[in-house]
Amino acid sequence: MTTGHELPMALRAAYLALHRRSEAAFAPLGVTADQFVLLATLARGGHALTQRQLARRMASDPSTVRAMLVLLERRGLVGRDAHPTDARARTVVLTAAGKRAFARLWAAGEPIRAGMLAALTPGEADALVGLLARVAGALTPEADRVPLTPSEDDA
Amino acid sequence: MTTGHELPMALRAAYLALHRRSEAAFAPLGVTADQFVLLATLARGGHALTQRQLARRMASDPSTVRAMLVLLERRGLVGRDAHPTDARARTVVLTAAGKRAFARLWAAGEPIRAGMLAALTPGEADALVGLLARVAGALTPEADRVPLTPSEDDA
DNA sequence: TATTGTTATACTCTATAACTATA
DNA sequence: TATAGTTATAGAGTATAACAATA
Repeated sequence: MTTGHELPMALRAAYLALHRRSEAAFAPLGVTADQFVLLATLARGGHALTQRQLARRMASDPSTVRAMLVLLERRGLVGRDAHPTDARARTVVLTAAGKRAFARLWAAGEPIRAGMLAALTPGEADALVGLLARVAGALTPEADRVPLTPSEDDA
Repeated sequence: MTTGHELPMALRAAYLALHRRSEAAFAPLGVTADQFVLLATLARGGHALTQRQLARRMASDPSTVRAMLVLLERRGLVGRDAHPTDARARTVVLTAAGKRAFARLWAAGEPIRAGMLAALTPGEADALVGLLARVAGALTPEADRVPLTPSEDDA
């Protein structure tokens, strides 16, 4: 009876629910769910990232990322500096205001993360992350895959 | 070490991969991934649905669904008729052309569904659907939950 | 009064293609 | 030649609020 349609639909339903809750949680702070992901990627990147690296890690498009960066830069949350060795590239960093905003956003998102985990045992949460990664891998063309080790960023 | 961030990010990555592959698969047929979901909801609904019922089942907004319906109606894939008993409502149905288009779309999506299932054992696929449903339930406000039994559609 | 759907409106994300500058 | 980023452009989904018609 399972035609294979259930899995994509369940995935879609879960993601959309997450996305909507996130939009609602971050809206009072003037940030969208996708902008939060960008800021989080930057915050956890450690060092400054180029726009291309950022796009890869977010599984997004350089042109899309640029549009988002323009909005975030206008609000003073990110800055774009010249790359130290590559004059073509620009490095993206969180500003001081961006770091403060991200701290508030992280707190605002805590109930969502907690709510998701509360619906699962720790073992189930791990299993779910693993299964999702397998599915994502099966759906992602080799070339677009996000490297697990930062050293492969430029591939 | 798990702050709870991994799960939302894994969910996002898997959904985005699915969405992109779907867009690419359906684009030659002139339909977006979300439009496919609308058509699939209609195709599996059996009887005609009102726009509100459709929006609920797609976990979407009536206003959003209307915008999509306008596009699909212009292409002749769906029709909107007067509701038999409620003069306010309109029932949405697949036209003959819509049914033919959906058959082609379903075939075009087959490799995607198969690819997802191939990455999992049957037991894992079932488990994944179940876990996703639990997570979606935890993230969805009671009022917005999609009824499992069609009889509750008007709640 | 509440509900179905429409309209107007606005914003974000998405992505392609052509372009400049640099590697 | 290939790559990083910009620009122009377009489309799609999202959602809110005000509104008309009907229940």
